[in-house]
Amino acid sequence: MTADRERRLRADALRNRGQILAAAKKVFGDQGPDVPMEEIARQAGVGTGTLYRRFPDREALIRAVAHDSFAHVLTEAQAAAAEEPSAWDALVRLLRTSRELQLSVQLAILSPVAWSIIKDDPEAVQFRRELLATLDGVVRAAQEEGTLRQDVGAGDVAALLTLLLRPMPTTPDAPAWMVSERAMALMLDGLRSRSDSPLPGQALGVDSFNSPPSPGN
Amino acid sequence: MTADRERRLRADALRNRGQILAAAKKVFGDQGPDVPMEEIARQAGVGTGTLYRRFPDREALIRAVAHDSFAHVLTEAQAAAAEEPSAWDALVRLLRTSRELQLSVQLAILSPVAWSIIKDDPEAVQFRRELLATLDGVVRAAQEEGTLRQDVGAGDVAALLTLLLRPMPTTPDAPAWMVSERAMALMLDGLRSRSDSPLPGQALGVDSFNSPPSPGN
Amino acid sequence: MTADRERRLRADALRNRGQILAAAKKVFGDQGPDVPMEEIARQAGVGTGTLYRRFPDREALIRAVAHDSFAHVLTEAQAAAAEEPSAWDALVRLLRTSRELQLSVQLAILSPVAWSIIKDDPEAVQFRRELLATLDGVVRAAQEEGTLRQDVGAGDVAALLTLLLRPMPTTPDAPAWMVSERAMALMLDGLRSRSDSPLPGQALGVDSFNSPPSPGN
Amino acid sequence: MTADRERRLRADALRNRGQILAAAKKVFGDQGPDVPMEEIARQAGVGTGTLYRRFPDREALIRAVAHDSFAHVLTEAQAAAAEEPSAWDALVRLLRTSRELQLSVQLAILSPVAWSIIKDDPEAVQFRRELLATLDGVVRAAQEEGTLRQDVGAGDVAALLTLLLRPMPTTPDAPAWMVSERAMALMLDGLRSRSDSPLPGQALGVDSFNSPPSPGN
DNA sequence: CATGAATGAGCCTTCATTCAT
DNA sequence: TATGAATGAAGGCTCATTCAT
Repeated sequence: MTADRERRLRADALRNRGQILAAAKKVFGDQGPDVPMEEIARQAGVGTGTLYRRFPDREALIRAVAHDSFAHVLTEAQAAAAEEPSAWDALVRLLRTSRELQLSVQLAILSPVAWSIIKDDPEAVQFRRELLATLDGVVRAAQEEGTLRQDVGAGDVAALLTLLLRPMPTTPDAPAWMVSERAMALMLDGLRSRSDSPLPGQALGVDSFNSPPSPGN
Repeated sequence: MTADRERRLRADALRNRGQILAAAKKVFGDQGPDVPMEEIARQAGVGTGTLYRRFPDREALIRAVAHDSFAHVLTEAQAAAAEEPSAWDALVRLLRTSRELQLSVQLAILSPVAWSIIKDDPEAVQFRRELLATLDGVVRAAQEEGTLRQDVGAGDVAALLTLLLRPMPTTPDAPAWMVSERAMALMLDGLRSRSDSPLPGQALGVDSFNSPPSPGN
Repeated sequence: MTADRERRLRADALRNRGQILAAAKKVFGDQGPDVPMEEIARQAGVGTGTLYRRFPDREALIRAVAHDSFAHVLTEAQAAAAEEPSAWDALVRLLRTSRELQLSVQLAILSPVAWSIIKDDPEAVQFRRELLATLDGVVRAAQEEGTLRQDVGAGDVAALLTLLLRPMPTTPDAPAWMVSERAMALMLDGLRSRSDSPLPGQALGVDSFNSPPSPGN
Repeated sequence: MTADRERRLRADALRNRGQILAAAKKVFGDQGPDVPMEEIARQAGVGTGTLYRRFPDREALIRAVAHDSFAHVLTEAQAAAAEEPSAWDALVRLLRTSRELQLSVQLAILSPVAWSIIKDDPEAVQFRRELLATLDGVVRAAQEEGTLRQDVGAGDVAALLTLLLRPMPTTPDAPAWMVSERAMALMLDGLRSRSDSPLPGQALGVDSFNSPPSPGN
């Protein structure tokens, strides 16, 4: 009970926490990770004090948003690996999923500020490790079933995935989702095993990818 | 004498302007577009007063950096179209060029802040128009020469180009340039005309792309 | 039963009040009168709500701490006057007592903040009046018995007492108590009646001292 | 010249610095070291930005105020030692001087906050060392000339000096200066060599006093 | 004209106090 | 009633921009 108490937040506190996270995800996505904390608090419908009680400072909030998004991505990736009939289908779903998670992940990954906050976070590192492991499984399976070209590795796929996580050009004629849907299809065509133009260098494996995107380098 | 003086001053002023632009490009790239103006002034070796004499405010500076980078891209694109033996080669060079311009362009394009400043700028709009026109020429030519698949348009290529402009994961094993070199090769394989899996939707043409990347949407 | 209940609650409340006062005394002494209320509540082992139920605001708490300390001083002073064999001994004990009360009183008296809160408090004024009366009795008696020089008054003694209430330099070689013990001895030597160097001005009597120490003046 | 430039502030900047120091001295003395920085800036007639340009944070300002006050005390002490006809006169002047410096020094010494900032400051440590050396010279000389009792040391005198640096009770009848003038006279009488009541413990020498007042202990 | 000092608005964060549980 | 969550005003500090030197 005491233990519970330490962990469990009061009902309203929990609701607030959720609202804050949601607001932060949206606002970071819209305006970058430098938005005034007050803006986030307002959108969450709480006072700044509440925000700070829940997340001691901006970094903590950014970290929390990142964890949340990462967890979604990982869950989806594992579901894709488990549920799809073929490894190739799993790969497709994985890429598409990541595209759908765009908005929640993009800024946590893109901004140098956000990145420098996340990069040494143990949970984030762990997340990356697990995601790459899942990806590696799918990649090898797809290569065994003959659908994925042999000269790519989990690292290559992760790189493409990273690209798809980012914001896409929007136009009246072609909404963002269509643009990236097509870009994804092009990439998948490039990944198909019947391609006969070898890639430069070596396949990028899991290990070659364990340190993550470093903008500003 | 008066003429000399004016010329000398202009030379000074011009040198200052160049140093400031270079410093801004570097610093924006390293730390995002929110860096203190003083930091830029310091790296440029001038006082803040001088910086503000040359660029009335932060927006003006960001706009100038963007113009500068855009001009490079356009020049390169036109050179590629003119100089390469085949349209496909031009396309390859174009994509590779954009990758090389990554560092100078990325943040101006990625940050919501920077983007909201640039998006309605007439010169930037004009740049985009011209770049798309060049791209469109290369795309059509490549399709005529049979190297580029028929179901893509300049807009699709622009989307890929945009992706390649962004920062790439770096790792000890696989430096950023290798990662994006491979990603590019995959994309090119996807673009090759012998692909037989049709893309979803319609080819994205020049017009479907005239309003530019909108992060945070 | 109702009576029992009330009594039990009162007992609880009283215990809480005591814990809070003790914690406040300690924390004010350690960290000054600006410590967060929450810190005091924590050290008292209660919630902030309880603290505020007992003491409506910070001022009330400071006032309560001051009253408590003052009451101790007064009690001790009256005991000294009543119990010591000679007036001089009473004086000595009085000064020494005040030294012992140092830690609990010092900050309430020294900080401009605390002082401005206490200075117009009727109970504090009353305390001062009574203490000076006691002091005056001792001073006159000591002068009559020939041990205290004639040219001092209760006000002068009060001033010395005030000085001894304050924190003293500590060193490894000479702990605070030794330093102030010696300072006190020096002062007592100065107060002895056999001194032949007249003090400047007039003896400071009870009345000349009715408005209290004003730091920051 | 370049060296000069690094050191020398522009005329107005220097004036501002002085005004800020003066204002801080006054305001710290009046309201303690927690006054809003803005209050200090206002009294100095500058903007907060200017204050922060000159003193990077509150600590720096407190340190600067302390150094300034300390330097005055030391200068005065050395002048007293050099100029007065007898060592006893030097001692008297020293104590009186310190009383006059009360307002500027008191809070830097009394507040736990201020003290914790100053205590490890090398310049402050050095100041203390020099002041004690000066004091020690005067004490020994006075003992040799037979005016100062033998059983005291520089440490004892420093303790008295410290007491006199603190705020004194003020009353309409007896202004602060009179109260402390009389207290000082009493102390001096206690220090006179003809006293025949030995002090407890050993004389406090220079070394026993090298770590300074520690309030809240 | 270049410089860097001054300004003050704005954002981050803390904490006294109130109030729901 | 005790608790601790929520609030928002207040103060620290930074930095874009202006202006004196």
